Amino acid sequence: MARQFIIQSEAVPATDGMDIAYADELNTQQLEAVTWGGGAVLVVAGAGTGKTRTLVYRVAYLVETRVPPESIVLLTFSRRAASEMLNRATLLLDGRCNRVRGGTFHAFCLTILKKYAAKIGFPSNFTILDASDSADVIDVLRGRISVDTRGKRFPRKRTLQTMFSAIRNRGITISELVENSYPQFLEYSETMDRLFQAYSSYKKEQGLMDYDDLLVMTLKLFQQEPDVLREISSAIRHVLVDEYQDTNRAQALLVKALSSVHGNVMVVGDDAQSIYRFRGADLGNILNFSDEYSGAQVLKLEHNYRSTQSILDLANHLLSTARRKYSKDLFSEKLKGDLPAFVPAPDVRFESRFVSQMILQFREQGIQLDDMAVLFRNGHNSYDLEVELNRKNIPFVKHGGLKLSEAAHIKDVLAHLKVVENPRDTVAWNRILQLLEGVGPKTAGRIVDLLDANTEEPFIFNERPYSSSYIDSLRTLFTTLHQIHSSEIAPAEQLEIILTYYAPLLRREYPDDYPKREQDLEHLVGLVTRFSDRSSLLDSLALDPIDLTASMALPESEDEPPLVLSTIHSAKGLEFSVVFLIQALDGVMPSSYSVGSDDALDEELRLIYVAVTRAADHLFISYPMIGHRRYEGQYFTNPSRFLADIPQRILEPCTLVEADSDPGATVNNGPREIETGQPKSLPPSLVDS
DNA sequence: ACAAGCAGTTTTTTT
DNA sequence: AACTGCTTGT
Repeated sequence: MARQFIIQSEAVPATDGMDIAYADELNTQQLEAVTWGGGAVLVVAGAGTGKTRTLVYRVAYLVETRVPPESIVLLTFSRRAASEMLNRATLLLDGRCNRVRGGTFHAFCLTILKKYAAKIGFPSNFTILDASDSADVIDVLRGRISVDTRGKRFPRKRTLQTMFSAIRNRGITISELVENSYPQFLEYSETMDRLFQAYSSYKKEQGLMDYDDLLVMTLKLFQQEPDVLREISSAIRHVLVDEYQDTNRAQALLVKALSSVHGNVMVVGDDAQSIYRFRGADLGNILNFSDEYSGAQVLKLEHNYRSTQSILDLANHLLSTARRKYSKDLFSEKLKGDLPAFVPAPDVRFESRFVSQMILQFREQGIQLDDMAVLFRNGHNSYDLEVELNRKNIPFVKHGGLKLSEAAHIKDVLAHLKVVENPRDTVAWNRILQLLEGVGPKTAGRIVDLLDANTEEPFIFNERPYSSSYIDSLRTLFTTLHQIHSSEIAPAEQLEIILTYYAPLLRREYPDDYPKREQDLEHLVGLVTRFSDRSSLLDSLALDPIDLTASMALPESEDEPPLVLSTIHSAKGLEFSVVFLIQALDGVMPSSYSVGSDDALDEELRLIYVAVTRAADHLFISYPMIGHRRYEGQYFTNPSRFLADIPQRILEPCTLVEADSDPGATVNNGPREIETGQPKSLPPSLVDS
């Protein structure tokens, strides 16, 4: 008879003796989630119901119940959410949560892959391709595979990259994707399949991983090497996942794998806030959670602590118009508050003046700039406003939209660093070679092939059958790379060497706007000083692209925290006292790309829902009545179809009038005063243009 | 054969 | 602002 061992079940410790008074600081539902014993739990948390707070307290609670911090994994979707959550947890238990592991799925997978790359046939210094890098690779391979493009249009490289990413995130085949989403490319289905195969093998040969590989290769590692999975997952006692509604198939499988030993999974999410369908987010993950994890519990948080009831009324109304019904009815105990205002402006200039003027008024009332946000659908929707804010000396930061590290000149400079780091990085080689005068795609490819044979001393210039037209610049390039390679200096200094070399190339390539780009490069040097080694710098930049902020902090306002401008996507999870949602136009919100599909339209509606629920006290939704397109001139716009027919008792229509005695736009909405302060005279600069 | 320059089109959202 | 396709120049 085998002996039996009985493991004592750990009594759930009362929270009395703990450092944090959980019962006082949390409501009943939150407390239940925070002190949950174990197993699989789904917490369905509406907007503003203290989702982050609950997760943070959960981490603290686990640590206080003597769960080793390093055995807790906290996965989030975005980098911002990850750092905010870890910071808050750290504050709560002064340092004891420091060793909690976590971050974005991609970053977490990267640390695993760095360690075990060899097991799946990759070098440990593999290069991470960002979206445009992989588009470039695909483009090069398209040339090699001799695509017959004489017929109809072949998809652009960026579209191909998006498609290749979609099939891997969703676990479907090219032809399935083409049939469902890209019927116009049906005849190229087979060609694209070949191209996809070529892309996959090229990455493997060259030691390259794109964003999707980070997830998929980790899964592959787990499948191929059960020992590795066992080693990793037995070191994990709790897996916590934020924003679960935005996870894709691969991420759900990762969660499952990581929790396979202890089975303690807490996922938190809100099906009404799923806004990453385009990236493969699978609502099925959250909707079918209890099927996937049998016996899973579902907890709900519905008490909203953020917004006034007026704002929630609008949010609830929006959800009620969705095709898919959401089981959500948020309630608040805050005062009713002002009705959200719906403000048509004559044109985009008026819209910008209105928003910036209101911001100044709220600031006079004592609301801090960083407690106000302007939200929009697309990164470029705020260009006009940015000009206006600069003119009024209102400091701001912008999140979302173009990333600094995606700008061509930044990529050029970083490619030099990448080549030094990994001389086999043919993507980076191609990029820097094509900067040379007289070198195009073909010549660059040929030079790269010649280099391959000589990886011992990669930056010694050997005489080869190079054409005299570019041999001098090639030699200079090698000298520069060799100089960086052979000296042990900090990344910032390496960057300086590259910048000296790159300066004339930049001026030749961008004669029109090189000064602006030089500023960006200086900005980059400032950011790089934080890093002491090149490898972590490159990894970090690849996974955490720097926001291209237009703020450039004005000296006199440096001490004032800036106003927030953000795409709706980047604002997820944040809250502000005052929110302006601008450019609420049909064709923008919903995007004109979504009108063909009901599911896509629903997502656009959820996007507006997310924007609206960011606001705590005041909400203004505006749009210009006249727009302008290049060469077509001005045209009449339509407001967002989701907002046009909302009853006036929920969303109040307002009008802007130009004040007679005062050269500025003011709000005149009949019975209700939108703002308590009187419109003040505007700076003279408003009068012109 | 290939690079460079020009004109016209196309552009979501993020790791 | 970047990509694609076309024309011109080396």
